Amino acid sequence: MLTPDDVSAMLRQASLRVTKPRLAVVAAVDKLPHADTESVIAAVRAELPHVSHQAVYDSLHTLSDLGVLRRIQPAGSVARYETRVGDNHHHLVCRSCGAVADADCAIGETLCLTPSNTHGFRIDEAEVVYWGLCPRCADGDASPPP
Amino acid sequence: MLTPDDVSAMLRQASLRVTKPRLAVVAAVDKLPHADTESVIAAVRAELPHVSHQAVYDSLHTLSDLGVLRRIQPAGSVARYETRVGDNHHHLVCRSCGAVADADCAIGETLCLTPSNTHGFRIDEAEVVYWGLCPRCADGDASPPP
DNA sequence: GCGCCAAACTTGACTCGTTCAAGATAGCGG
DNA sequence: CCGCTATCTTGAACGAGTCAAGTTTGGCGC
Repeated sequence: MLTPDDVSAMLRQASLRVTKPRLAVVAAVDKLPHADTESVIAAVRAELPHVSHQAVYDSLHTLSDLGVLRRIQPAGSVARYETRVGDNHHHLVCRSCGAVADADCAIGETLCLTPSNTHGFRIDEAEVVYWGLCPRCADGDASPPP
Repeated sequence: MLTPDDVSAMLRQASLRVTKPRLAVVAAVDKLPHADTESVIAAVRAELPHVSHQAVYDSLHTLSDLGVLRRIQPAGSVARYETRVGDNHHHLVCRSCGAVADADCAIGETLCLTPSNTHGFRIDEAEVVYWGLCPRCADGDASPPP
């Protein structure tokens, strides 16, 4: 759970300005985990009707770089954002409707970060995506995304 | 290693036609692992100068669906393709230049497929992306992609 | 071999998430 | 409270990928 004060402190510490659009973006993502940019824009405009899409895009980038938000983008999906950061959790993605759910790491953080052959890469993160069908799509097998 | 005969047999078995563009696309991806669509188009046109981009897009889709090719798409990257399929290997991706390398699974296929909480999802694949810096970008730290 | 016909291809326009650019606005240090 | 500049608004542009209409061609039956 992120309070506006937490976010303000992090922004200030990085010499970034504390603006209404930025706080509203964090609040929106916190309320709608895994939301895409369009949903974030809509949620932000519920509070601040005149915010431009560009301000939201910019805020999402800035906050992701800062580490306040995490950006995920499964193949074939638009960018999605969440406030759960730094806890090594992964994602379940539905092949049919694109729904995303959280999954805690089955193994250990260290093991996850150790492939058998690194080819000289300096690895800093292991991202896992579990592909499958969400409960709804697995049941009534024909639910194409609207 | 995939021969044109192997591919032809797979296509025929699926009641799909064996066409020059399709064979050329497989050959191109086999020669250029992790190539993006643009590179595949260029490689195919070295053999068949008049192939349209649409034919390549369509062939890549068809062959991926068939299981001849595998499509990967790390966040922030365009689609890339490879002929190594069905061997549960994963990928190292460079944050700086976007280079992709293969990494064999550190653990076991089964373990990889078992998150601690599935939220009711019916999982069929676990995809792992190791993010970091490739040897070149880790050395001379300033190599922005051109 | 010959001809049929649907799958596959060519051509060219189009979508839409995201980025770029120029000028207006508003945090925040002094 | 003032001024500087990061940030925001506005609006155009970009590009990977898709859609659609019409033409070509692989593979089957004869």
